[in-house]
Amino acid sequence: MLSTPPLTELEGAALALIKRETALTAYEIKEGFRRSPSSYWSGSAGAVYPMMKRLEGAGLVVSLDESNSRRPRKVFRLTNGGEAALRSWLIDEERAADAGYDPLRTRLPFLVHVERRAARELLDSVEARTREMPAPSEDRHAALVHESWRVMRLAWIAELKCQFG
Amino acid sequence: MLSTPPLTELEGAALALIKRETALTAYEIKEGFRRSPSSYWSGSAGAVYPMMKRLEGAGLVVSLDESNSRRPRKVFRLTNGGEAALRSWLIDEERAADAGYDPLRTRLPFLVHVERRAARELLDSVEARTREMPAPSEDRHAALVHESWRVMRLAWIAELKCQFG
DNA sequence: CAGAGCATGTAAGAAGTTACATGATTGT
DNA sequence: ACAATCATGTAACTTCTTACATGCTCTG
Repeated sequence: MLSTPPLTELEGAALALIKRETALTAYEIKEGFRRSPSSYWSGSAGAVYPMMKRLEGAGLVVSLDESNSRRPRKVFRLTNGGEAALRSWLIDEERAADAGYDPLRTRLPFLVHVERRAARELLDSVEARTREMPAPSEDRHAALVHESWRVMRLAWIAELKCQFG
Repeated sequence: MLSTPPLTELEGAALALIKRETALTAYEIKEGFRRSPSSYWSGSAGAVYPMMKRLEGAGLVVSLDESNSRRPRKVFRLTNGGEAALRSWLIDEERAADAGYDPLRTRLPFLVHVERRAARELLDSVEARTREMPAPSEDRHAALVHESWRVMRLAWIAELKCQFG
């Protein structure tokens, strides 16, 4: 059997959004990404529309035309193959354990190269911005995850401030 | 004055590596990325060599030929402009406060769609892999940051396991 | 009736990935 | 002698970004 390449993070996340809502338009998926507090999920049309075309071509989603009168509306649903691909993506241990990409963590080892005051100001600003970061509103699970993440993040920043203070 | 576009994360990190070691070859920079515990820093030649060419074209680094006998060796150093660009990148508050990209955090809100047992197994695996993750060896600061990050990460995972248990 | 949001997409260009090509040096 | 590592890059391809183009619908 032909093994399809594993889903990218963007593809997996798109399928997950569809799974949660049963059916979504490309626009709604795009907005879902755009609302995320991470700039990694930029939610650009030029990424999402071609991706949905790819996923449909791979047979992981099907589109249904729900246009009413003059307003276009094309919704995507998961196929059985899409459900299976989503599951594999969700429980992929190697991917889930990856340290990912963290702009603060990236900068920290190099902050010794700026004055102590500038480093402290950066940490203060990051702390304030993290506190102000809006939680996702559409989903209870997402909101809970975001809150527990924020709490851990703030504790880490507090510890870093001691080390750099 | 002409405002150059802000550095990408890869460019900023490359300049930071050079700053730490004073002078590095493209190969050494590439290996620095490849050794990182995050797959985000893939360290592919096809990304690093053209990037160094770009940075040299922008006047942020200069290259010096240190080839001995038959072995080629081209080292890069920061220019004054490179030092300034690095500093701006390091203390960029908006970038540093970004939530970045975290494969575990991305998946968590959707784990309700798999059986409880599979979700628990995923968290166990992520915990074990995080524990085994090797700390960066080349730099004391990087090792310290990595250790404090790991501690926070493991505490978060423990909390998540309670929520999902 | 104007502006924001919904909804579809495409085009040009930038940047990254994998894979290849070449050759010297070092360790076993 | 052989493999791993040092060291330089390039070529084809994929994917994402920014910006554009189009038009409907709702709210003030």
